[in-house]
Amino acid sequence: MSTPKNKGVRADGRRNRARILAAAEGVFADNGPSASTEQIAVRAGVAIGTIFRHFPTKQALLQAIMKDLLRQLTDQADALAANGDPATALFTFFTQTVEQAVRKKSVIDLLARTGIDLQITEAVQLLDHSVHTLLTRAQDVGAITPTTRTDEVTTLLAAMCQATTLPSWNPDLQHRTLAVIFHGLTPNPPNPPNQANDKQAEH
Amino acid sequence: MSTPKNKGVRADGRRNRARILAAAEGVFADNGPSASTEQIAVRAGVAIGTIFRHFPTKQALLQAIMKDLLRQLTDQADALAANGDPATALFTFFTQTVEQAVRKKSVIDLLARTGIDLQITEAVQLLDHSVHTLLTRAQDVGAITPTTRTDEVTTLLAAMCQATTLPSWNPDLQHRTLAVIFHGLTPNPPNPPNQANDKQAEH
Amino acid sequence: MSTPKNKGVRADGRRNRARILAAAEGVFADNGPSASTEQIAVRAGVAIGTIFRHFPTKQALLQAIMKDLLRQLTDQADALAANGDPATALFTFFTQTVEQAVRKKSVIDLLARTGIDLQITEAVQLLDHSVHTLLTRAQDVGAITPTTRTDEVTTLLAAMCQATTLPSWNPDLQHRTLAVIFHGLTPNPPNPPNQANDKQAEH
Amino acid sequence: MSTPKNKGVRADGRRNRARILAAAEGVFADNGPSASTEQIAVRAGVAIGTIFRHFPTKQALLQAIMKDLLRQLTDQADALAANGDPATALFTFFTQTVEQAVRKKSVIDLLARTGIDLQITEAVQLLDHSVHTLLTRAQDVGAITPTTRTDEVTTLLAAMCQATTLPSWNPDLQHRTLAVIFHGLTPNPPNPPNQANDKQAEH
DNA sequence: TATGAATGAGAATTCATTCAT
DNA sequence: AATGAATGAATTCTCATTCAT
Repeated sequence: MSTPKNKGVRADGRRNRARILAAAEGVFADNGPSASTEQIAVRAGVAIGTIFRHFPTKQALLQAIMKDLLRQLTDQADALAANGDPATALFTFFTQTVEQAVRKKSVIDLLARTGIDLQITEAVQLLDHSVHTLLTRAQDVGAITPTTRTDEVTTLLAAMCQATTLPSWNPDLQHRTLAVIFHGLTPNPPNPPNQANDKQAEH
Repeated sequence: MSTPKNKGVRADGRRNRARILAAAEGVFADNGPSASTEQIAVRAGVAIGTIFRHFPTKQALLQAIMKDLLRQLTDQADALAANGDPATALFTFFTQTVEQAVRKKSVIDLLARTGIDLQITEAVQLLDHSVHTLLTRAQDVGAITPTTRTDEVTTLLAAMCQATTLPSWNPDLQHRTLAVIFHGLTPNPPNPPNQANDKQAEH
Repeated sequence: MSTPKNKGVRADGRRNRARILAAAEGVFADNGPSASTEQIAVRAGVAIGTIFRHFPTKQALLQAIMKDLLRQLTDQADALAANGDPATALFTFFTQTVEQAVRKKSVIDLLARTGIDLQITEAVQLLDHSVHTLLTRAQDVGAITPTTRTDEVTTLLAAMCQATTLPSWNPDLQHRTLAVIFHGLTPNPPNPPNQANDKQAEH
Repeated sequence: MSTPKNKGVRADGRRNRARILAAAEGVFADNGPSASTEQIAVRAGVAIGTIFRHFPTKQALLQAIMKDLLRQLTDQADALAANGDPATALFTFFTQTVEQAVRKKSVIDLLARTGIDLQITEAVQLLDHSVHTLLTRAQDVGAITPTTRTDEVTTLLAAMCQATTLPSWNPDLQHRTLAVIFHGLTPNPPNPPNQANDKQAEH
């Protein structure tokens, strides 16, 4: 009765936590990572104290957002690993993620800049693991150069997500730059032309 | 009177301007883009008022740094266009620039995040133009896919510069990711397919 | 209904009140008088709301602690008045109290700093009364200068309790400073002159 | 010309520093050590930023005040050591200091509570040294018990300064409690009895 | 022109207190 | 009665910018 371990009243607590996270994501996306906590409070429709009750530090809030985001990406990667065509799943994931980055701009932007030392190692590792799976499968079917390593993929992914914030960024440019990267990941004599040639050569 | 193009007492005036720019670059590189103007003043060995005399706004200072940086890059690109091997000059420029980004981290970092709306269109266009030259020449000798457009190259370049700030970044990773990109820019049957073609040609 | 003097469901109500008081004393002792109510709640194992139910204001909580403390001291004084040697009881009480102050530091500390205007006049008067008894008895047996008044004693006592918080405070220093005070309270030719007289008498 | 080492403009700077210190002393005396920096700014007639320019931390401000105060006391002690009657100088200093404490209340109050870890060791040692001189001289002329040590004196002094903040404090009480302490510091059979005894003993 | 002190709006964070559950 | 989430005023501190010297 006096030990504070009940889980009843937390219904609204958890609801607010979510609202705050959503608001924060939005505000950071709009105004960059230096947006004030006050703005977030306003957008979330709560008092500023409420934010600090849930996330005792701005850091903590940032961390939470990043973890959330990473988890989402991980889920998507896993879904593609489970259902998608191994040959294209990684590229789909890549495209999908960049697409979302456009919407979350500086949030994803933060993702990269762990210079602010958000401790999210675990969440990053989980994502890495899922990407690794996608990569391996693609390599198994010959869709991606076998020597490619996971960190190359995630780095290129992060890079393109950040590029999303460039003023010149647009869907067409996105399509063309991703094409370059995808080509860069594809084995040298891709397939079609060579096969034809090879067949002929075999005779 | 305040534009640095007229003559007069500005012997040390211009010297100060340069010192401030250098100091600012250094401070931003060391302490991130949120470094205070005061710190810059200290590093430059001038009073804070002097900084604001030269750059009426922090924005203006940022702009100046970026223009400076872009001009340097442009110069390097031009040098390579003049002296380098057309087939490799663009890749050399690419590598070179990323290499520098590693050292200037948060400066380059700012470059991308033009969310701070630095009006540097002109300097960017000059760089674009120089890159365009490098690209065209490489395409002329068949070193780069002919359909590649300049904005793809600059975007990929900016992306990789930003990736430089990732905590996992290291020379090896840099080498491998750039290799992917370079491969992505290279025409499909780079060499080996030629053998097949040659065989056919032999008939 | 809210005064803790009626009967009813307050079995655990009163228990909580005590727990809170104890916790508060401890927290203040450990973290200084600026400790937050939240900390007290944690240490007491109750929710913060419960604290405010029992003590509608932080002031009220402080008051309660002080009254508690004063009552304890009063009890001890009374015990010494009942059982102790009149000649030494006051000094014993003095020493005892200072000793406790060392342990309760910032609590006693608050005691003095009634700048926070705790209205505890009554409890203070009760203590004064008990001290007065001790003093009178000591004076009756010639152990303390007859002109000494109660407020001198309590003031010196309070002063020494506060001194307890000095960084240089230690048992040896405590012993020596109290010795000075005790000497100060002792009638002028306490013994030595007598010895001289005695010696003469012996001849 | 560009090195910031001139000392010209600092006229107003130093003036403000003094104003701030004075204001802070006053505000703390009135409102206790938890008074806000803003209040101090108002009383000093400067913007709050100015305070933080001079004292980068509230701690620093507190420290400065304490050092100032300690220096004043040290000066007074030294003056008395130079000019005063050795037999009474220490008591005069004691009284004088307590007298001032009445006016500076919680400032002196802070003095004691170095719990807030103001690093003022040096200033404290200087004062200790001066008090030591006063004490030694008094002991040399037999005005104070020879076994008394300096730390006893300074501790009793600090204790009485703090007692100054008690609500019951008043000039009469001050006089009487100090009398107790002075008596406590005085050799047992002050003088007259000893002479008699000594003479007899000489025989 | 350079200096550096002053300004003051804004940011993060804390905490006593209230109130819905 | 107890719980603990929400509130929001207050506080410390920062920093771009202004201005007297």
